[in-house]
Parts: sequence; structure tokens; C-alpha cells
Amino acid sequence: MSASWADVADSEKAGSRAKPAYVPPHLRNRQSEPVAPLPENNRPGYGVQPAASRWTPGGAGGGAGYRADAGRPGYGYGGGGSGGGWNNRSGGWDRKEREVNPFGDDADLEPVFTEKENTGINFDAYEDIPIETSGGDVPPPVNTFADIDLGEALNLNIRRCKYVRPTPVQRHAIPILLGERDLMACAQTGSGKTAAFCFPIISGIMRDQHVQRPRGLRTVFPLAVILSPTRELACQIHDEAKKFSYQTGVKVVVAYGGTPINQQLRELERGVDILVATPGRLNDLLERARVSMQMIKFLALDEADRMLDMGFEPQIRKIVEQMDMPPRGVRQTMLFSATFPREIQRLAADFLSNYIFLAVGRVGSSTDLIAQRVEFVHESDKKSHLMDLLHAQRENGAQDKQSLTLVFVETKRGADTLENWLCMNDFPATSIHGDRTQQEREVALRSFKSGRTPILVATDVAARGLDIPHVAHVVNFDLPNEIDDYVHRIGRTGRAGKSGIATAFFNEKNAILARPLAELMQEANQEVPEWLTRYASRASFGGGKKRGGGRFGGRDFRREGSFSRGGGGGGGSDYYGGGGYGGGGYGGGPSGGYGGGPSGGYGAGVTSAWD
DNA sequence: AAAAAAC
Repeated sequence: MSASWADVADSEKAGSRAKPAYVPPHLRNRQSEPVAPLPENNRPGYGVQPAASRWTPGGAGGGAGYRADAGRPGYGYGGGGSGGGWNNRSGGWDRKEREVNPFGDDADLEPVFTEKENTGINFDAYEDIPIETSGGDVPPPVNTFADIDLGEALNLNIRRCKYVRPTPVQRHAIPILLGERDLMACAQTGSGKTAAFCFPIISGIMRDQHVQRPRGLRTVFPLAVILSPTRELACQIHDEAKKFSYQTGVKVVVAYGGTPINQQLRELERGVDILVATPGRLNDLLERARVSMQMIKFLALDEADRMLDMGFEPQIRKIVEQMDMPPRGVRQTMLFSATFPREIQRLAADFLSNYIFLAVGRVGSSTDLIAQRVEFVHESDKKSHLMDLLHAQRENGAQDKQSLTLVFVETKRGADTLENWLCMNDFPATSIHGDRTQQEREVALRSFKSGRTPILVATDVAARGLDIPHVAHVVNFDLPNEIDDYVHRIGRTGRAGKSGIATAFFNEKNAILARPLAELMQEANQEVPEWLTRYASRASFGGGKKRGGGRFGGRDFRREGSFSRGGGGGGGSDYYGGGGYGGGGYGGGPSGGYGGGPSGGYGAGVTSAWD
């Protein structure tokens, strides 16, 4: 075990990543400042723990706390007095401040994590999940966490999280990433996707803690950056990463907009190894030269296809290609998403070097965990129709802390209007969208999660990645124009083995979606209303349109010989580079093995299998 | 066309 660890460490050293020579013009002056290497272990903001001790959880420095803290709920008897661990988040000047125990009382482990990541997930259902990998020399998957040596402190946290076995995406992605390979991965969020990229990053940083980082006067040099398309998702990733990093000595900081930058700057000054950020704020920090990418070893894009779509691509390119980030091949790049349209895959290849493509699960047959319904509702009838649904739900007692309703609308204004209207009609609703202040957004999300406001009206800001337990019903009050967005939206329910309902209001405005929606539902073994089928065939003015088509998200675009203008052609199955899988293993049969399983914690999937 | 994301 330790041998394998040493091997990894050695090979790491051998193939040591070159330091990037390029420094962008605007940083050159500031950095003419001494790039004096720090003495080992003397990393800014870290106090003075002997790096080696971090490996031994019982050891002196970093690890010391675990056992010692046991039985002292939340306390972490604050390393030197002043306030202890719990409430002194403000004490930036107190460097000996104790790390807050994110697990609460170790003796009485909070089931929070369990509930999210464990409960209800039938791990046996994983066995049948189809995996596709491509790319050269794919490291073999592991079956247990014990098969991989992530480091003792991280292993402890994995145990604290009650992760018994790695999920399929973890089984495959972790060895690939530990093998220092770039990765494009499709996997569902509930399956531990965050952990799949966090574990290797944290482990890699622990391994390498004595890397010398330059010291800019006010510039910090994270070793890893994780990008997210929304602020709330960034928060969520940060929270997770922080749990995984507890007492590993690895410092995680989050930075996003809509909130004063000063506190984030202070956090950064206290040291950062992993920076979780949204693109705008990160660019701001880079332009101010408060953050440098010069030492980045790991780059992760969550919801990668969103990050590379038209709205985000320029910002991402700026961060990745036009600042001081080491080039691909030097850094390690990992892209995770549920959906991965082929043209985005092609674009993403710019950021990757000799990468492995991994698809876990399939978008084909489905479990019945998400019951999808489509109803034809004229624009003017939507409100009363929603009202009917909510009334029915209320009578079923299906509208409380344990069963939340998430309503998606197309516009920010529409969200405000609907929220108001619901409130006026005595339905406790709140809303989240990009025109609300960050504080309002966070309050709304908390209020929804806690069940205080069991109805949340949202724009697509809430469509991706957010893990909100107890969402029983997703209503597409307005349908999106992209089937991918629909997939992500309904994936907010039916998670972790629980069942869920998705209701869509469809009318003539949504003609464009008719066909892909009907196909998706069919693949999910959902009943497709006859009128929708008619609509779908009628609305197949897809002569020129190339999307729609099979939901075979998993295909690596590199495997398609040519960009089959003729090949798959008409059906337009080339959107996902798919078509391919036809009958083989994937498409077909009523169950092919993955679906119908006894519980199919995963199958929910189809849709959510790719979320 | 809309949404997201910095000040």
C-alpha cells in the first residue's frame, strides 16, 4: 500500500511538471518582486505544521485532531483559546484557529452526508451500469477505496462520509486521475461526481505539500481551480470539498460574485490550495493579480458543457489560455458533465491533452424513478393549471418539508410574477434568478431546502448541479428550448433512489422541443401522449437542424470517423455523436439490465443518469 | 431569445 503510494509519488517527481515560463504582461511588474521560494512547510497561512506529519492522522501537526476531538461536538478546542472552532470564522488574524469540524460530532455522526450520498442509493444497481471509456492506456478501475491509496487523512474523511464503496464514476475516474491523465467524464451528480474529481485533487496536493510556491506580496498561488457556472453550485462544491479536506492540511476557498470581494480576499490571503470559483469573479481576481494560475496543477470544470457554451466560452478561454495558467499537458485537466453535445466535446478538446473519455451510465432505458408527464397547456391557462396541481398536491399532503416543488420558468421576470401570484394565492413560494441579490438568492435556496417555503420558482440558474434533497416534483411551467436543459432540470428530482415527478406544460411555443422530448420520454419508458407524437412528427422541420436525435450522450466524438453529414444525417443523431449504439447493449431492450433493477438508485436516470 | 457570470 505504502509502496504504491511511494510509486505514485516517485513517478510524480520524475515527470515533474515544468514551471510555466509565460507571465502575462500585466503581471510582469508585480512579479518582479522576489519569487523567492518559501522554505519548506512555510506556506502562507498555514502555521507551521511539519508537512510529513500530515500523512499520519495521529501525528503531531495537521492530523492531530481527529481522535482528540472525538466526543467534543463541534468544538475543536480552539488551538489557543480565542473562541474555539465554531464561531470564530471572523478571526482572520488568528492563524492557529482550529479548523471547524464539518462533520459535527464524530461520536454521533450526522446523517447529512449519508442522506445525500448514501441513503437510498442501491449500490448493487451500479454493477449493471454500462461504462464507456476511450483513449489510450486507460487505467483499470478499482473496486474499493482500499484499492487506492489516497492518503490516510482523506481516507478518514471518506469513512466519516460513510462512503462504503466508490460509485462507478469514482471507480473509473479516480484511477484515471491519479494516473495523471486528462479526463472528459459524463456522470450523474448524485453518484459522487464531486468526489470523483475532488479526491484525486486533494490527494495530489497532500502528496505534494512541499511544493515551493512563489511569494507575491499579495498574490496567492492555488494548486487547483474548480470552475462552476453558478454561484450556488460553487458554494455547494466548496462545502463538499471542504469536508473531504478536513484535517488534510489542504485549504479550500470559494470565490464568486454578487458579494463583497474583501472577505474573499482575506480568505485567500490566509492560504489557498484549491480555489472553487465562478468565472467572472475569478477573472477579476486574476486581473487584480490577487490570484495567479502559475502553480496550477489541476483544472476542473464542473458542468463542463455549460462552461464551454457560447455565454461562457470566452471567459473560460481567458482564464485557461490567456493568463498564466500552465498549458494543457503540463497541468491536469478534468471536465465533468452530464450532457456533452458533440460540438462542445470538440471545443473542449482544446483544453485537454491525450485525454480519456469516460461515460458512466446511459441515457437510454430508464427507471421509473422520475415519472415524466407532459400536458398541453395554453399560455393563458398555465397559472390556473399550476394552481390545480398545487391544490391536488396539498390535498395529498404532498407539500411539506418532505416534498418540495421546484417550478422552472423561462425568464427572470416570469419568476417574479409567478412567485407573487403564488404567494397571493396562499402558496408559500420563493424564487431564485439572476436579478435577485446574492443574499436573496441564498435566502431563497435555504428557505426552500428547509421546507419553510416548499415551492421555489426558478430560472435556469437552478437547473444544474444543485443537490436539493426532498424535491418531489419538478414543474416545467415554461419548457426550455434545449432538451439538455430539460434533462438537467428534471434531474433535480428523483435523486438518490427516491422517486420523483416531472410535469411539463407544453404548447405551440415549444414545437421545437417536441421531437427530442418525445424521444427522450420514449427512451425513458415513459408514456408519450399521442398528441405529442403527432407534434413531433409534424415538427420535424428538422431538415436542416442537426440536433435532437439519440440521447447517447456517452459517445466520445473522437470515435466518429467523420463528421457524418451524410452518415447519420437526417435523424440528426449526430448531436451526441451517437446514433451509433443502435441496438447494441445500449439502446434497446426494455431493460438491458440497467433499468428495471430492484431499486435502480441510479436508473432514475436516463435523464438523471446524465445529470 | 433567455439565462448565467465582475465591478
